[in-house]
Amino acid sequence: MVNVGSDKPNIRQVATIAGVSHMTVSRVLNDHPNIKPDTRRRVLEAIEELDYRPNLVARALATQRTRRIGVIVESAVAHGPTSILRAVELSARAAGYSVTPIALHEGDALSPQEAVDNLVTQGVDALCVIAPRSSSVAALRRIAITVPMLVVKADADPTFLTVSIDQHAGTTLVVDHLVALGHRDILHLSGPLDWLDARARERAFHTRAKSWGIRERPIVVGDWSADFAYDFAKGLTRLPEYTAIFAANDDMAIGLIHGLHDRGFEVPTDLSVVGFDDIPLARHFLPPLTTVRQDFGALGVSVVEMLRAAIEGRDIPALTRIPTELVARASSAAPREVR
Amino acid sequence: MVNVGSDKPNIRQVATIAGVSHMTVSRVLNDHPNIKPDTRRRVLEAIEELDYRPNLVARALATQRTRRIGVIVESAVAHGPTSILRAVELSARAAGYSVTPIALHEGDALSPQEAVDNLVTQGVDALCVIAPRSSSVAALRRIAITVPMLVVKADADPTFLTVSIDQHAGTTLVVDHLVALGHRDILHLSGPLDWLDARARERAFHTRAKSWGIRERPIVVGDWSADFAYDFAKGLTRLPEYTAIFAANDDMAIGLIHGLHDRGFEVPTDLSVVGFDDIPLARHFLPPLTTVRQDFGALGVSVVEMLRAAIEGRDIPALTRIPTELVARASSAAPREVR
DNA sequence: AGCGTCGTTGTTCTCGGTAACATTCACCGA
DNA sequence: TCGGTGAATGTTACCGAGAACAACGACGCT
Repeated sequence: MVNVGSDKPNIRQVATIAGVSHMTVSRVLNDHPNIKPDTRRRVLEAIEELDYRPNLVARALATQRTRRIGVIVESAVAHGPTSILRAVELSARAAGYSVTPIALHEGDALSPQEAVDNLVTQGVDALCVIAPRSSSVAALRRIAITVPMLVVKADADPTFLTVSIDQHAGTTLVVDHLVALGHRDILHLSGPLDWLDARARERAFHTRAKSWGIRERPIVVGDWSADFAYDFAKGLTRLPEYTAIFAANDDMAIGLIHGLHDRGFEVPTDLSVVGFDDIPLARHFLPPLTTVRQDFGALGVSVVEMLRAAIEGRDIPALTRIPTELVARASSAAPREVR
Repeated sequence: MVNVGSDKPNIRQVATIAGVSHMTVSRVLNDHPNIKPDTRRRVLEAIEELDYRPNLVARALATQRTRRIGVIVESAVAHGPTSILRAVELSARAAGYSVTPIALHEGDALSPQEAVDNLVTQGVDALCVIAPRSSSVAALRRIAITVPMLVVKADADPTFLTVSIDQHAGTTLVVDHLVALGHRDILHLSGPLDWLDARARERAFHTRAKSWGIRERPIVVGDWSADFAYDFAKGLTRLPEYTAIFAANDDMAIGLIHGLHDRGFEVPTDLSVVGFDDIPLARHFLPPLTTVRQDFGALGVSVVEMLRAAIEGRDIPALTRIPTELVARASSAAPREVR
């Protein structure tokens, strides 16, 4: 803790003070076996004395490992991607990795190819792509790449490592919930179908609706934004035939409720609305929003686990599916005719 | 675009192909003057042929510059910090930097000291701390540090570089707006006063309220969360004497509206509510939320500009104040007695 | 013609670690 | 007693770039 004035100490200065060669210091740092306890102690003392920290850049150059994970986030505005990024950062740090995020489609129009290039040139050990569109995935698939790449998305994929939120189960929960309440005609307001998550929710919705023998009704394709949903609801001229709307995310659900309200329809009296995400504010909307909660923390852990395994050449754990949970609140209720 | 099979090419392989020394290649890469056009062309062709990318880790070791900015985010859940991080990443990338975020107080309790250590050991060229508490700032102030450090917070500070959102102006807009509507008795629901932004908004509120000669009323200290605000509002037994509430962020404003609603009071009929942040959903609440918008994009640009100046030893631009804008919506209206 | 200058390019060293191989020495068994 | 073995440590090369300095040649000027 001395080291006044001079620049950052390096491994050889530590070696000199400890009276050993710099390799011995390196071995102590890396927990190599076959170091005499006394030698180790002297090295540790020297490290302490100089307040020495290994230079990770130099280490990265020598080992060809940066211990960094590049994360490509599509649309960093949404709640989901943001939460996932945070979760990945957290568990990466716990594993001694750091994270370099790049946001796509934000002001500048960065292509997936460019983002990958950028990160690979920086030497990240692995890549993680969050919540992408199928077009991005197609682009990624065409990129020959030397580092492990993991995609967080709905379906497994032979090309990449995959961790997925169980969209199917979550959506099924929603349909079952609405059916249990008595709904037999449900509208799905999906996200842009180019988004894999939107597509997965839409498919699961159809599948489950069909298995309940519910009326087949064309879905409405939104853009994830509350604004779109608001405009849609505002455009309704009379109370529709369907009695519930399943929006593919909370933002749209909220826009819907707002639009319906402005049109003179009340939720859930006239219409039930269900979202997806359970954003922190969902329970404070008027009415509080029924939605689906996803365990982003678990997702972050899985992502880092798989990537570490891939980086270190260990066996890669099987595809992880992150579970979901329905949170029933006041925005969904029995339809009028059933009451 | 050939380079089949073999490993990543390095600068010397490029040099060999171009028939020059590796230094000439380095000079071309770094736009040095005094390279014959013909030589440059040959080098560029060789680069193209091998699809060569400079190894940034090696460059970082040689130049002692990583071109990375470490960002410490306190509470990555909130809208503000998240948006700021995104904005900083965006403009950093435009400047050829990348960003390494670390989230504080998220599951693990990481101290500011540890976060700084982590990032400095990684060799970041500069540090940016977003939206911190005064205790964190105090801790940071005690850390002797070799890289430039910038803090995004309300007030200028001689110790650090500073970029600040003009909390004072934003708050003043709110008070003026409410006063213009006819309110004379306003409650402030602040954030935790340990947070600099909360403190700044609280101070500005008092100052402005006093200058209008408004009744001095103790503030209520919240914790930024909608839950807290909900509980507070729910706890009201009768309509209070104040006619408006200024919440220090949108989340709390929304929790308030929810709680008031559950208590049987309507916004803005019984009480006006104003928030701060203009989260994307603010306009879709019922009622749509009057709030203050901040230009996070401009903030990101300023942060990166100042840090680059500091890193490159240029003159540091003066403290930047990011402007704010009041967005008046339906949650604020004239008080009952004025109508 | 001789010399200084500048444009252009090359050689060598360095950044701060780790890997690979070499060395030393104690101990053990034949 | 000698060679083998393995623990403990040292020496040297290397990762892939940039910095500093050297070298070379063309050119202009006296």
